[in-house]
Amino acid sequence: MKVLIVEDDHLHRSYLNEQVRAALPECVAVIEATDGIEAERLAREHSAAHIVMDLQMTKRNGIEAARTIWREKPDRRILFWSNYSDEAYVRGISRIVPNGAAYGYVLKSAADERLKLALRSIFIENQCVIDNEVRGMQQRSVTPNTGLTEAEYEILMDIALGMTDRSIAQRRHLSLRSVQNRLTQIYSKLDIYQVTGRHRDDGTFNLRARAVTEAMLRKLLNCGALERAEVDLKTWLSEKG
Amino acid sequence: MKVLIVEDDHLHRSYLNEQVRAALPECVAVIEATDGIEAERLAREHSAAHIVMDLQMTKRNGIEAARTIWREKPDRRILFWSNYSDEAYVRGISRIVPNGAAYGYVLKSAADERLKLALRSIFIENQCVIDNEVRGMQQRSVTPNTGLTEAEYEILMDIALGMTDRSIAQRRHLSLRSVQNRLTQIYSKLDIYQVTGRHRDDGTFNLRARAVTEAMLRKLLNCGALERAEVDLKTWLSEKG
DNA sequence: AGCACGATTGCGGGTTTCCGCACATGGGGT
DNA sequence: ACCCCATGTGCGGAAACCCGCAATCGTGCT
Repeated sequence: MKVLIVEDDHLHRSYLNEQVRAALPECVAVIEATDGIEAERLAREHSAAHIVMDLQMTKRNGIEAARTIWREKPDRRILFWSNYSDEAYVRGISRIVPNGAAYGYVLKSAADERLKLALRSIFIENQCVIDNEVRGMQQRSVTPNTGLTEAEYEILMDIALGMTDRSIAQRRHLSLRSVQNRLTQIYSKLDIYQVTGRHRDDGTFNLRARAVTEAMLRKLLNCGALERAEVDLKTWLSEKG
Repeated sequence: MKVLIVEDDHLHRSYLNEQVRAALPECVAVIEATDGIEAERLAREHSAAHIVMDLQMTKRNGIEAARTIWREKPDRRILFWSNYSDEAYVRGISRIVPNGAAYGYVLKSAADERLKLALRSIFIENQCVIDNEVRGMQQRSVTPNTGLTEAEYEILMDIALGMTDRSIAQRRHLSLRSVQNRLTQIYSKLDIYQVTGRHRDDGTFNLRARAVTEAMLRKLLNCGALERAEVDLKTWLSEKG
């Protein structure tokens, strides 16, 4: 068994190395990468290795790297090891994990023991391990009247990218009016109307811009998610011609 | 001498503790805080302690904490220890550092030696130490035709918060038209017009939303900056009545 | 089939955004 | 005093945004 560690922080990397060796004595080699690009390369070279990966790296973030890795080999086992359980991360991962693939999500604040357990569960038992805190988030994000549907989330990303209603309609194959309907739903779910506490819309906020801010503050969106969405948008733009 | 360490990551915190003790044998006590709120409280209790602080913490980020700490005692010495040298951080700090206060900015990727040197320079010599990479950023951000002026940056924050032109005008004591002028300047400095590569503005982008995205992607803005701006906005809204 | 309920779409119109044009203001320079 | 240039302002208009209203479509249930 081989393990590929992807983590840009030096301290965390050596800690991970240590933990992997301790938890998996059957592991014969530990490879290290310090950013997403290197990770993709090394994953190709060591196609049998299991992967432990940080989200949030400078050059190419963990989710992007995971996406290309899984695209090339959907049965790779990946353990995500992250500081936060932001909805942006959770949604980002759940939309790229291949059908039936084994993966894990452990927070960096977790105890050594939890990390070790997760390492063994995923890499040996081939079983998913999702941190409780992350699971809770996942639940909350699908409660009706509050959580955004996948379709709404998609549109939210589009306005976060700065697209006009018209181009969103074109991209998502909807009419202009439908896009605007989705927008008003997003506005109401994010409580954009009563941000000031007073009666609705006293004209201090531009709704679409405010929705993006609100989503950021709630960790529904973050910079990494924007970067990913941006590359998707670029490819769409280029194939649209 | 006492030192207060503010850092939410366990590994980094113990590393910092170790380095502080090694670099400053004259230090008689090391206090630790794991988030910005705790930091503000402990800083009040230990009013003589120097501070080493991470930016980017969950509960209250480093810049917010530093702001309140400096507001209460402008001659505190603070060493910021951060992963990145994003323009958002640099601008955020430079607008809160009191006149003549000693502070430092060291990247986490720096060698042990550099950190030790910075610790001694600031806490003993009372001398500013800014990482070269950060200095470079600072320079780039003031080059004309590219870097945003302070006034423009302010307006950029306002649209990132989702404010309308009108409310920005009111807040910044400008006419509607002046706000819009500033906006077009921001758009041109951020190259919003030729994002698609083709001729200007084919209608795929909403300029104000796109400017925010672009700023995020360029690390001119980040979530922490938004949070800070948001509390400022809230106080303005409430005192406006 | 018949019905219900939600999502989609078109229409109309009030508001906001974006910006070209023109004019006032307000310091440096010579 | 004079000019120059950068900034701030007003006007007007094309486009985009936001949304109430009403008709249509689609899917699932009985």
